[in-house]
Amino acid sequence: MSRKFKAVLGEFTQTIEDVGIDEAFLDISSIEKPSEEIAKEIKGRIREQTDLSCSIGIAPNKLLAKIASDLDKPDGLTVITEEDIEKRIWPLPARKLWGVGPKTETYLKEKMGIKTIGELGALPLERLVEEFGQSYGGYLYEASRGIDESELVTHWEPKSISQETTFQKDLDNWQLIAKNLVELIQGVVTSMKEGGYRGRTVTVKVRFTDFKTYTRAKTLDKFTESEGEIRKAAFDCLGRLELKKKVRLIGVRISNLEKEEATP
DNA sequence: TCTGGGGTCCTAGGACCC
DNA sequence: TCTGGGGTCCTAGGACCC
Repeated sequence: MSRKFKAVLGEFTQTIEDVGIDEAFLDISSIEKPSEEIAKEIKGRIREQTDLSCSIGIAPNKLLAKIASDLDKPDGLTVITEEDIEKRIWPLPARKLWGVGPKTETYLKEKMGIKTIGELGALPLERLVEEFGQSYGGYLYEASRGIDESELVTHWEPKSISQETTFQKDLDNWQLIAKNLVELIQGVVTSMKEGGYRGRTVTVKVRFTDFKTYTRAKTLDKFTESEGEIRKAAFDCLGRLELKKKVRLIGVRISNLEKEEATP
């Protein structure tokens, strides 16, 4: 989220969940004013400060607020209550649910004959768990009913730090691939140091010209921020991939992060 | 979006330990 | 030597989000 955007939202509440560059959840439940009035003020302030319009959804939870914000773009303001779920949420395509992407949409349609959120919600929990597993099946069961008890996440630490690059022209020159990998590692190490993180698992990702993507990972015994150690692990990973086809993308990720204790 | 980059979470299988 | 169950860690891939 940009600093300007953050500053404007901060005028209204401190309970803000940052969702990427241009989206956020605000908990305004403790503000006395009517929600719609607050939303109008937010829209006004954003326009003043950034000259941009925005769409706002107001609902009892994040799931519904997200859908609501999407219903009247651009420059919309949509309120959804529990009572609206049947009439306004159930007729929507299942794809509108957060977490339902193109793959699941196609599967629902072609394998199960399900197109709308309502049709999804008509399925028993057991069926969804059978099809999608405990975790995602359970999620779909609740989400299709508009149930979402999740809290706003106002602070979080990264789980991984990565960089990747797609070549303008697919490469088969190992030297050039290696050179790019070294540069990506330098970038990742810089970000790690800026954030005060050390990591233990190094993953190298390679996408070939046919778009097939492979990863190789190596977990070290100790947390490290050493560019040399990370480079060694990364090249070990790269060595385990057969570079027979032209390479379209290369990337490196450090995960298993640990925050360095602030030393005064 | 004939397909960019930085992330998260989940699953499944294998290794290893008790 | 074989048997068994459960837990944890690691790896690889995939779906999804903005």
